[in-house]
Amino acid sequence: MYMKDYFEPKEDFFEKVFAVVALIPFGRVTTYGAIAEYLGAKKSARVVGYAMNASHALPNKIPAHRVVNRNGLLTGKMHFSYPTQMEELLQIEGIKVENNQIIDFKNKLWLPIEEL
DNA sequence: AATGTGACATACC
DNA sequence: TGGTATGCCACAT
Repeated sequence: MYMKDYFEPKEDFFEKVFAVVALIPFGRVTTYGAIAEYLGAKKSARVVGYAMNASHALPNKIPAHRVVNRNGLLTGKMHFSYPTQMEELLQIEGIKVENNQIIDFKNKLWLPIEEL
């Protein structure tokens, strides 16, 4: 390992985020903060959202709809091709949404830091 | 190189 | 309780 890596733990942070998101199981969801924490950058939750934004331009798409904020709120719905798409994708997976809020969020939550 | 930008999270009224 | 303020930092420009 180069010293550079030691002092600069980031390196393709987006790529790491994409990799984790790709592992979220069907019918489960996780949060921006959980992903950031798993990557050892607990304070970079915002950047995870920023990465999701960029994920739409990705050639190989990832399940960005399975990432919500820590309250189970669909804060990113505006960034899909149309506003209700995120909710629709979740409903397809058996996740109920009401007023942008995931029902039974606690039981749908999947934490990479615990399950990987 | 410097500055601006949030799909967040927390802390404090 | 809800609403504002504030710290945060990888990336874009």
